[in-house]
Amino acid sequence: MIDLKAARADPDAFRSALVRKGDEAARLFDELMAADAHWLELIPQVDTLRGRTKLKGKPSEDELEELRRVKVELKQLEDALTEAERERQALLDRVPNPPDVSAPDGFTEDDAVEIRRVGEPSSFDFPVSDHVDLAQAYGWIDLERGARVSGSRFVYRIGDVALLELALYRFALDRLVQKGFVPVLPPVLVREEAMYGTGFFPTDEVNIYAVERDGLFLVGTSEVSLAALHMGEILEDVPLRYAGLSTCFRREAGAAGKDTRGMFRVHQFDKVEMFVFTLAETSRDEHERLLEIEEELVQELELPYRVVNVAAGDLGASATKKYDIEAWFPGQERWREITSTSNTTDFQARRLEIRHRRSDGRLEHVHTLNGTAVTARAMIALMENFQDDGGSISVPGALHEFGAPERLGRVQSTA
RNA sequence: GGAGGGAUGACCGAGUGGCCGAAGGUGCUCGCCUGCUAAGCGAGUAGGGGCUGUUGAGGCUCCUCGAGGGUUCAAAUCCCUCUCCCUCCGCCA
Repeated sequence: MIDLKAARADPDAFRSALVRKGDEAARLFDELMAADAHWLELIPQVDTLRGRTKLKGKPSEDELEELRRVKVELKQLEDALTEAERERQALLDRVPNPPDVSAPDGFTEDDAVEIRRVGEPSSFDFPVSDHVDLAQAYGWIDLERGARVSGSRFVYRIGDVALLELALYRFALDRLVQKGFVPVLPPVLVREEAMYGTGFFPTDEVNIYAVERDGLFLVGTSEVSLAALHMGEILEDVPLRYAGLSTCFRREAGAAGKDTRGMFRVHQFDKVEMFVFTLAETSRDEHERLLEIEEELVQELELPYRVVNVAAGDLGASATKKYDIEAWFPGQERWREITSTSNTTDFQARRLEIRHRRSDGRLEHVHTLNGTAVTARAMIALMENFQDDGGSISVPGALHEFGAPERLGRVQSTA
């Protein structure tokens, strides 16, 4: 949630920033300011009245009578205050984090600004296949059985592709640990507080699977369980850098009919995620650093890619700024997102009550950032970019030591 | 699933109706001392809201001892509900 005091001090700045996330955001902010004004009107009244109920020692008969009168009045005001607080909180829960000035204007994927391109789209002197076709001959990706067992957008990865995918995760984890990240295998079922705290509730609730019977929710990313790892805590040592590996679950509620082919967009996938707790003054640098790491990984995987700065209106509720890396997918003949890194500043930390003590003793909310290291999408990109005309796939050297076969499929005999 | 115990400040831990926002310890901050990344001595140290004020300050006040409700003039302390944690048994990867 946003810093209410800061918003009061400069509502115009907040509003004009929030407008870039959409009219709805600005409208919610206006309502929030009105609800807050109402609350501010009530609180001193309640305070004063409460003060009059404080007595030391045993009260006299006269004082008792006076107390009873005050309490009747107080009850009404307190009820009004509770209601005002409820209204304000409901709005506070929905107002998104204002975008950073460096996030470009716009509201859609197409409004993202390309920052740079590394490598050229792969060219082939034979008709290219997408990952579905490539997997077909060897049964590497079983979509039909996935659908039969779990429904559409669920897949089995089988054989060499399973090994390749695991190698990818192990590779990313290894590189991150080298860079000082602490490896974590987090829970994937979390409580409501974790979903709320990371900003997925209430805004993005439709995309979350719920296990109603137990009041638990399946994480759409380990960002949730990693952020919540320190919920309610006062951190001694920042920055803290974690590398989480987990399965992710997404309902893809708004994505009907979109990316339905293959395993590009599925309900369940695996991801190595970076998550950082840091200080306000270093979060921008930390964000650039996360992007740098993501690029290093993609470069080691030898994938052609571009980096885009996502438009303000296309950011989630908690992000102020987001970089996506889009790899070239020959099967789709376009750049598609394979990683994403966001700076959520103090938005999540405020909801999760994660703070840090300054040397002068002052407590301050930390900043949190997240970034994808690798997901199964990177594997699809590998399959499509490194195919040969016989339908086999060469695997980048970086993955060999992590158990990936050097080549998927049989090499065509040149008879 | 069954039985029992517990939830207090950054951490540990006292506290069974007003003298408690809370002993003591640890940690942390500052100072002193000490021939030195130790020990000792002294002082300070909960969070949040509102008003006022300052701009290397503070003052007044309200809320908070897991959460919510209740009893009472008065609750960390009594009652109810919920949540969570722990121990033992059962079950189980």
